[in-house]
Amino acid sequence: MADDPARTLALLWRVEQPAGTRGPRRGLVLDDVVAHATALADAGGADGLAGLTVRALAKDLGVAPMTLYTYVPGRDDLADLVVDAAYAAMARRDTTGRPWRERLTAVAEENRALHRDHPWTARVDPGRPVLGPGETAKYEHELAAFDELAESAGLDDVDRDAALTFLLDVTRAAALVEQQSADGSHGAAWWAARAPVLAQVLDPGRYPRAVRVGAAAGAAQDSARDPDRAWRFGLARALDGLAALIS
Amino acid sequence: MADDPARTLALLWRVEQPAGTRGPRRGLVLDDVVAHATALADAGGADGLAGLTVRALAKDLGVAPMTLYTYVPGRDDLADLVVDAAYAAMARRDTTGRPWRERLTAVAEENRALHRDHPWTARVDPGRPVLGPGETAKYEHELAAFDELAESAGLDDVDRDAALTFLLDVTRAAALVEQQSADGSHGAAWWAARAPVLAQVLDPGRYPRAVRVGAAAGAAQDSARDPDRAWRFGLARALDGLAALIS
DNA sequence: TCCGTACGCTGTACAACGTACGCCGTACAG
DNA sequence: CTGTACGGCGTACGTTGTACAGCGTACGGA
Repeated sequence: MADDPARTLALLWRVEQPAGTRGPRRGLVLDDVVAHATALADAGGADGLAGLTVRALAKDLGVAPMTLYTYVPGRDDLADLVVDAAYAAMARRDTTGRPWRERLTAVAEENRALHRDHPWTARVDPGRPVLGPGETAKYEHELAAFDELAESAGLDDVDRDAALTFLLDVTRAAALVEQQSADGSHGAAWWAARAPVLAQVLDPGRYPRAVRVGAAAGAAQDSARDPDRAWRFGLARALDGLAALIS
Repeated sequence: MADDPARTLALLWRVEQPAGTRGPRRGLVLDDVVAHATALADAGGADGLAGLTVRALAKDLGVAPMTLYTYVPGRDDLADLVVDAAYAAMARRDTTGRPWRERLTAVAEENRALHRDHPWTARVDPGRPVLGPGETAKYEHELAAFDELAESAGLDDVDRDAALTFLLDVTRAAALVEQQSADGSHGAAWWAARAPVLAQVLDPGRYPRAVRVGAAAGAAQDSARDPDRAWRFGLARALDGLAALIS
């Protein structure tokens, strides 16, 4: 692996190399590689990106593992490409002129859909920007949704970025909760396996709130009665928190 | 590995086994193993938990790698023990009787300190509860901080849990931002390596807000001029958002 | 006192993983 | 026609977690 940031960025932005014409024609196209990688990550569920394997992807493409290294410097760059492609493929509602709450809600819901379609997007390191065209387009679109709020509240650019980050953080966290309700990984069976020891060890006298609230929260999450209650709660809290910026 | 949840929980809560007295005495104590593992994770920086290796820990303890498996069923359980120990070791301010904003601020700051002392705690999967004594004590303590707010706002138990989750999510996200300002991983050198390609590819006409805001946010984060600006922003937004629950 | 046995410890080994290296064959440039 | 640049990939190495079986210890029962 080269570990060369410039190379990775060029790949993300599809900046073509001089590309000498010698040798055999390429058997694949980068976009196909990324598309298959995305499909593989989606099939892998929540830890899809982590489970995305060079060998598995190669087999999927009918090619030897090492062949992929003529398209991509290494596995990490592949992950970046997959993430950026997911960002690029997001549907983006044009809410120009609408009230800021509606605009921010649209942004949150677009990201919620992203996390639902590609569960692994909720687990990408938020501190490690990809800086690809997809992420940039997403960033531009989402910053635009803050135009009215930024003006009303007198937000400077740093605060505008912080406000967007805040909204996306809350959205991602809610999406994570939603996921484990959906995939049933914390369903009745999960709790049943732990109940005996917990019953022996969780003293309601010592942890009164934890036992009571934990049971209520677990039950609410398990029963899909109101699956997006946590979602609505987080979104409403975030919007109200931002609304307080308007003096 | 047994992958037995009951076994893991028993380990977390230190529920002793019958413990036959035959054979050689044990050369280690579980708490020592966990302590050394914590030190190793701390030394590993942000990806400390991921970088925590059975072999490295064994060498650290002066023991063969496989020996650790007589103390712990597998690496994942080790990670759970380390996380729960970090939770258990947190300082917890008693803010009983104080106004709810002060109580919630204390909770947020305690978690901020946790993420600062052990950067890897900001990267544990929030959807995968450990259910150990440390996490339980932390949960109880933090739920208690919501007593006044829950009463004033008429929160039921499910909402109280959601509100705590909300506050911790925001705290964790802010801690992540703070980390990469601190460790300089996104410092001038990081940007310098990417600047040439970005200059070639980031069209300010096409991405006006992204270029402008991104530059401002990047500069603000790079210069440690105001390192906890994002932190204060997120905390204030979260508290204001929760305050709106009080009709 | 002696031995069977339970149990702590560990050397070896295997299946994943990412990927460095070098060979092979292709197909264009001269 | 030939030299060479380049795509494809077989092999192999280092690193990960951990299954398994052997070794030696030290107690319980005779």
